[in-house]
Amino acid sequence: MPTTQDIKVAVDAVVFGYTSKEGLSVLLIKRNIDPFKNNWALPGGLVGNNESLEDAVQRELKEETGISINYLEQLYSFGKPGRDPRNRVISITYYGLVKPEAFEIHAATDAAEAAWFNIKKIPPLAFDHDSIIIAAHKRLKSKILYQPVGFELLEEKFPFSELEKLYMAVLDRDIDRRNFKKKVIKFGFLEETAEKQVLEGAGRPGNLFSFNKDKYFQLQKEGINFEI
Amino acid sequence: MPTTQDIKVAVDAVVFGYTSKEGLSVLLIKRNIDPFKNNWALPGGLVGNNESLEDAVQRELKEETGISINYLEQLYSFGKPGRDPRNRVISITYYGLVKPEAFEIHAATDAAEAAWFNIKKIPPLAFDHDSIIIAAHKRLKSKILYQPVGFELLEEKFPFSELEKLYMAVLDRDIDRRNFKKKVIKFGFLEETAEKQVLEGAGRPGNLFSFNKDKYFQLQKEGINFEI
DNA sequence: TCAAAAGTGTTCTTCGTACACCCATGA
DNA sequence: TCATGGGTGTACGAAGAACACTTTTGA
Repeated sequence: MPTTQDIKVAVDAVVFGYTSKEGLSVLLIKRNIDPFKNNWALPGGLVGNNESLEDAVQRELKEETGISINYLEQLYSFGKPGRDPRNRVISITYYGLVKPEAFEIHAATDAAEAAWFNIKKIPPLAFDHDSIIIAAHKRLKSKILYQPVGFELLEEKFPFSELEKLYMAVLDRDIDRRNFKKKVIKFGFLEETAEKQVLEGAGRPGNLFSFNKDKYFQLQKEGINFEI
Repeated sequence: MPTTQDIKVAVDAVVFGYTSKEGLSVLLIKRNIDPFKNNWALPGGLVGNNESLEDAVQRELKEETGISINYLEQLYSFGKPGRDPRNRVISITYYGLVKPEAFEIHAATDAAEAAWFNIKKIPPLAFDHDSIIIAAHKRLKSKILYQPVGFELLEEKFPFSELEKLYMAVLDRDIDRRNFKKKVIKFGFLEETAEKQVLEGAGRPGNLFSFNKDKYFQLQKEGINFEI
């Protein structure tokens, strides 16, 4: 190269959460510094000189939103010149999944505010962050069909209908209840507990399920075919 | 961050080529500078300040090996501290596919030498480049099952058996000739030409096929299910 | 007793898989 | 005429898709 390289490296994270009430949601922060001050954006920031990319994501998430996540996967690296109006910044993006407990968030030091937004109601975002969310959603949609990642989004014990609704929310289409259950049960990573759902409202309470982690991680490695 | 960021950004490319004689092969260069001087490595190098990542890949490939490619896709970004023994370097890796014509390569200015290596006979490589090749091969294996990328690796017109052999080489397993053909034909992106294969050796010459680019690109977008 | 949600089984169709014989060509 | 590789069809089984009635609970 003729001149010295002057490029910054950042990480950004698309964190998905799910509850049947809120639907599939994404964690955003409101920026309190320029550029795009007061715009909503993905949590993220520059990578430290001796920090791995994953560590940088976890650190930024902690600083900006107070949460930590147990499922994190690299998505894509965005590097077009001009995507940051001031410097050349390459963003290595990740997507993460959190359980409903983590819906409790606290705006922390680096961000004026942090909040969850339903995937269908994302506000205008800073930089090219809207296209990053689209890419992450697309990845999640395809991933959920061949790996049982959906369970990273549910509580330890859940009624079967929660899993159905999650799949319908992620895939954004209807699924036949009976065929879905048959298919999922056949994989064998679900265990039926003796407990029953505690209702809010009418209807027959469903049995609660949890998952067999050994089988689950094995299938996560092997890949499943989950063409619902 | 407390200190100024000091991280370099590089791109590296895993370029796959295929002929039935050579099998599935990867393009490598022999480094003529330290670190890892005289080791084989993936073509690649630092990204220019005003250059897109894809442009940087194409430029490095041109400089180091003399080839240009028409299929290029981002693979993964490797950023662990210490993967380059001297500086912190983050490598954004790509994989590319070239047609057999491009097997003609010329070692160019930046590299002492460039050569194709069969995927099963890769020499010891500089940096973490062997794991990058493994990741690229894995990606190609899965990609070829749901998108018709295989055709980027064949000539314009080819006998059907070339496609079979390509799939067998990429997936590293046997495929039933008859079932494979039935399935591929059903997708409708293949056109049978009036021409016949010119033989080297005995055997009945096969009809040559080409592909219908409209159908092909449509399926490439939609994705296919190609579980052979 | 009604409304809401959960539990379950059968039939039909589609797709995948296994498999073997004949044909065209060069040596 | 033999060896090599190309061309094709059928039968079986597995898996997916469509689909409706009964049960449990709260109001």
